[in-house]
Amino acid sequence: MSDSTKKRTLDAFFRPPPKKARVSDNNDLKIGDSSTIDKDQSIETELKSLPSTIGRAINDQADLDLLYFEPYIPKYLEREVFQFLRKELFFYRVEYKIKRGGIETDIRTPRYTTVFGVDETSRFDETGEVVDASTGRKVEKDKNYSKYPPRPIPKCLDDLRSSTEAATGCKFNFCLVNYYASGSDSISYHSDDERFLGSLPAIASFSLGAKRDFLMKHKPVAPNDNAPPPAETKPIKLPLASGDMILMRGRTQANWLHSIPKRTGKNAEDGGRINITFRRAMVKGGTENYYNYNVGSGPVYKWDETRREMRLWKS
DNA sequence: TCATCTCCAGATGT
DNA sequence: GACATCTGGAGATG
Repeated sequence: MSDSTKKRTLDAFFRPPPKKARVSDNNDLKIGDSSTIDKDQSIETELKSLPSTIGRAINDQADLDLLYFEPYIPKYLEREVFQFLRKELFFYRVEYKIKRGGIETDIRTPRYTTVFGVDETSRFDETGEVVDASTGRKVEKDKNYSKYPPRPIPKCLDDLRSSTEAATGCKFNFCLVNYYASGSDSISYHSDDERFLGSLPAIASFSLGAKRDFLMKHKPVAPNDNAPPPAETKPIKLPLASGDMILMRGRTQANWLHSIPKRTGKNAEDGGRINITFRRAMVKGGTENYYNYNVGSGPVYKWDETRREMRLWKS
């Protein structure tokens, strides 16, 4: 492979390529046995025409409001986007120590993470500098931005963000990316109900790569003598496939928990899954929080195509 | 400064 | 193997 597209940057991914770089001489862009159409031209066109299906509402339980696109990114594009993102993004694996019964244990957060974006009080100017959203003046030395300078959302992810805004009517300024390398990577039950997202936050969650189960259950409800007992709710299991998108909105985050549980046995080595979430942080504290917990100060990892695993990145 | 709450990975139980 | 529940240190909160 010696063509120019091999050197394409993350930002250039969905940009129209030079006219002469065609799929027929570009191994990177060949996808299985798909048709002979010019992928380079169609990628941008297709991205603008996403989603490829209409969303199905799942709102038949208390406090639950989901919109499920199966898929959002079409079959012929999904693999290519997965491989491209895994290859190009730098990932982090947040590490910390805890003491258990007096014994210090190293915890490696069981997934690779990264994050882009800045909260609603700021934006990026043309050069990528953080400026005040209303005055346009450069934001300097804010404690919330000093530890981890906010980074603009890369072009291809930002195009997906725009598409998602158009499809959902929601606004997003943050993009979190997780990579679950195998069935032993996971995330425990939690809600994305951080205060800095405001009340009733909408979060769009994309799946690429391996199919993984997405579990949801209602938060426990404290008994209340003055109120009638809450309606029964039943847990949900969605086997999220590559290209799928699930929008969680309304009272969902305030009342439901979700997780990606570990998987063993024949499902353990699944080839890896990328999760992209778009959110909207309202205040500067949200920016600091997201960079702190998704970038951190630990080592940097990058996908090694030869070894087919994440490797420590040495600059 | 202290008490309480929340978070979440890992251990344990079914 | 799947998954619910328990545990407990750390950081946030008031």
